[in-house]
Amino acid sequence: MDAQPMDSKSEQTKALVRETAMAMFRTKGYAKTTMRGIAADAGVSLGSTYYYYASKDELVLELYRESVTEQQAAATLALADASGLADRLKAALHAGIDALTPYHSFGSALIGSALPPQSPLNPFGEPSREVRESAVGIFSEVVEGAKVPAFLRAQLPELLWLGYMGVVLFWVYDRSEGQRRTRTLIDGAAPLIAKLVAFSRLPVVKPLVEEVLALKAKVQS
Amino acid sequence: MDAQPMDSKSEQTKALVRETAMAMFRTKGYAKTTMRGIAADAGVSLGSTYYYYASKDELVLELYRESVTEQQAAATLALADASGLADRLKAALHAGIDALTPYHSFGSALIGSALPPQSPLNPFGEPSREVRESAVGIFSEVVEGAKVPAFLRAQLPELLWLGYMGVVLFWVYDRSEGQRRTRTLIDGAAPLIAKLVAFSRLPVVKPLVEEVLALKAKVQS
DNA sequence: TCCAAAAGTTGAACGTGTTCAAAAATGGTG
DNA sequence: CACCATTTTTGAACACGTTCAACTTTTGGA
Repeated sequence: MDAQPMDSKSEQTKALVRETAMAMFRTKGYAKTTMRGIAADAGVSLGSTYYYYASKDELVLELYRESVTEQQAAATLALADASGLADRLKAALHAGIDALTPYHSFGSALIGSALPPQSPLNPFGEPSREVRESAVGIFSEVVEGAKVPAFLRAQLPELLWLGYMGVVLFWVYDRSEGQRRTRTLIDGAAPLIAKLVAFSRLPVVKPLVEEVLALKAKVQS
Repeated sequence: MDAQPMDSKSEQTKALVRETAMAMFRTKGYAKTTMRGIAADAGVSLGSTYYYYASKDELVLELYRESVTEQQAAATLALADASGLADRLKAALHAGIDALTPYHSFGSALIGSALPPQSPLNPFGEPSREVRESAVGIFSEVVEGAKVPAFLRAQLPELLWLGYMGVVLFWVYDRSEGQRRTRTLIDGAAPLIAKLVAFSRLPVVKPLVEEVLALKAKVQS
């Protein structure tokens, strides 16, 4: 009689496993969260957790999804009152890192699972395409509100996302308190990139940028 | 009565384990090479392999070392008859990827072990400092034989090495036949970087490059 | 030559992620 | 209700990397 589609029993169990795992990941980190631990905490058998999630990594992918959603929300919010490419880029990058911060302790372990090409977590792979496209979408928002030469406009969001991936990699390695160095990097790199974009119309720079775009297209095929 | 310093028995065993492991890594890949397999093939017990190598990763580090040595040799050779920054850079990068090629099949799995910050394989970490410094040395060679503005000269090798790490990351993901796309990237990026270096004296570009250098210094501390 | 300390060797044992055949619960059909 | 196919659940079992206490061999000085 519910208007809402009632979760089937099995969907409830799946959600229970997922939430238990998320909580455990957040409190104990990646390595100390074991499949047996998740099963025990969720009150189901080890086999059942594997019935719903084929691997530990697939559970981490859920965490990844959640974090990207948070990143998007935070970035959209921050973009509302930021104008100019430098500031907008800075806002988006800081928002992204903000959303990631709770996971820094086990981001280290995570990256081992996230980077192998065939991993479902691999940011460049097929399984995470949807998530990746939303992430690129954030940088489309960044670009939309800023002055960007036309010949660069279409490609820029993807390039910025790639740069963001670099920032995330840096962040994972960043052992300074509160990841201060990553913040420094963002604050320094954002205006630099903005300047580069602004200069990209100038006669000396434009051919260079065009070559970069051509190379990007060529390398992708 | 040997003039050569005779290997002690234990050094021989260590070498035996190492060579067995290297062969096994090369033929079966990372994942299918097990510590038990190495021990069996080498004719020693499982415990003994752990007496000489504290972990599987430490054995992979040996492979890493070997490959860097090969890279250096190949690069030095290739640099002998290459002049101009673009060509020299191209030569060094291709030589590096050449040396890496036999490992592409399990480079994928490798990266999972290599990137976590605390891993001995992490290219930015302390355990691999020596190896890293030789690698940066290759790019010092590249720079020495080319015309580079003075204000950039000291920092450039490290920046190029960083770029090379990016190329390696790209190569790991590169699923095209014979990693064609990586070769395309090298051929396209090398002249671009050379141009950028050449232009770095010009009034518009110089402040940008100087800012990049300043940011690099700031971020590293 | 002897013996204690050091170096080297061993295989059982632990905890892990993952697999799987079998058992149990569920849902629809006659 | 009775029957059967499908979905869900279970825990034992596997292979793995790693640890460790016990054992054996080598070393070097008295």
